[in-house]
Amino acid sequence: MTNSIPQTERRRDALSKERIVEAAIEILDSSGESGLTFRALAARLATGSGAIYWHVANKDELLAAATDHIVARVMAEMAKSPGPREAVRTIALGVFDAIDVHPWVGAQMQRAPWHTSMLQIFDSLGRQLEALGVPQAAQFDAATALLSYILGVAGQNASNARMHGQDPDRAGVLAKTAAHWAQLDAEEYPFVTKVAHQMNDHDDTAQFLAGIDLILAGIEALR
Amino acid sequence: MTNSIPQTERRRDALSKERIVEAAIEILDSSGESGLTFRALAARLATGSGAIYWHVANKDELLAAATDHIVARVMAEMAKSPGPREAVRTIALGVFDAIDVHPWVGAQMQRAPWHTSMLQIFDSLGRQLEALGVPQAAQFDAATALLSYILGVAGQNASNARMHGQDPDRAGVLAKTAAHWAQLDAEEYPFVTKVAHQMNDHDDTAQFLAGIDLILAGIEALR
DNA sequence: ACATCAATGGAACGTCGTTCCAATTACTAT
DNA sequence: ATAGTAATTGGAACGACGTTCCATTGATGT
Repeated sequence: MTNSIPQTERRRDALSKERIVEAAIEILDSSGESGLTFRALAARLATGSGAIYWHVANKDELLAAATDHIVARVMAEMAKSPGPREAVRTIALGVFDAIDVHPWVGAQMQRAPWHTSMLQIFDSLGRQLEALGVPQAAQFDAATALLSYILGVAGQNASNARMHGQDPDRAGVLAKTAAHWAQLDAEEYPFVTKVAHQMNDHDDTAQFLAGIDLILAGIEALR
Repeated sequence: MTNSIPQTERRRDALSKERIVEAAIEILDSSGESGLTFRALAARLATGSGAIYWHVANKDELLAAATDHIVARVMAEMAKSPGPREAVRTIALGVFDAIDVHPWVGAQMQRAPWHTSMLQIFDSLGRQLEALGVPQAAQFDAATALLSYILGVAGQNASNARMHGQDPDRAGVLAKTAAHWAQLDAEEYPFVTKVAHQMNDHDDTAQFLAGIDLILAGIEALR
């Protein structure tokens, strides 16, 4: 009943949770969330779905493991930053970039916000707040605000990817959205129509960091 | 082929998109997102799934319509607030409360972030930024940051509801989470273990508003 | 009265996550 | 070595889902 790895390998290409997770990530990256099915996974691994279930409890655990895999890599590559403010930006940017490459991670983060990989990010963010001079009582709220914002952007990226597949024409989609906004009734949507043009020449990453900076500015005002 | 409402009703309890959406909301509120199936909906409306599809294109449209229904009510009930700062808090709180009552709305907001109902919220937020004295160039980023934060919290509430059903013991869940955090390795999670106790006696709404205030403070620093 | 067509309800299809189980392969004790 | 036990495999089968299909109903306009 134990799930330990045997001393000698059963076959050269023996199944293992690691191999399954890697195959799952490949499918998720190439075919999106809807492409990951146990049938597709079994086909890629040249096995049956029953064999996969011996190593993985269910699809939720598989998605969680895949997310852990990506997040762990991101957090490991995180170089030490000079100051706490830069560190927060680096962490946030690392997560953002990872979600940019693997949009399904954003959806999964939303689905299990307090899972291990999220706790690591949460803790990393929180550690910097002390260094930033944030009062003890406010650190929890500040860290939660940062994480919620990151999760919000993550979810939006995921849903963008879900709708538009793998980016045939990112600028085109933006232009179409901007055009749609501009056509709206200016009485009903005065703000949206006004900022529609900004949707065209906007940089996702810069906009994300602008939000982080906004929250950081608010946090620093607490000091 | 047209979907217009006939002059005379076919039956007293004739189907209509409105009646279908209302039934869907009842199911979503009582049984959660996973409870809403076309079979359950057909049973509640005493009809077949084919009849429903004559009024509604697919499940996505049904969920979008249900979300619109809730959001429209929230935005309509929004009383005029004295100042722009209070107005932003009121809008955010209105959305938060709605998601608290209908957690599935949070998940749907994430799924279709640029749908009509989201645009309404986005526009309402943006309108207040002008009054707050935010520079034109920064209004787009500021409004997006607020919306992303709200969507982030919305998604988390939705996933909490998905995991813990309809609140048998909210305080108990919080206490269990706090206990779990406290037990983590303090070397690996210094921040989480430190703030674990704050998870116990924390108020969701207050924490949400604290995040809004943080972003508002950052926005006001732009002035 | 009849023809037309919006509207209905339920059977049927294909796909999914998951479970089940007979068959196979590796390990252990003798 | 060899038998016996346990780990591991692969694929069939199950139930539920979203969706499509279609024969039937009933109101409307002529």
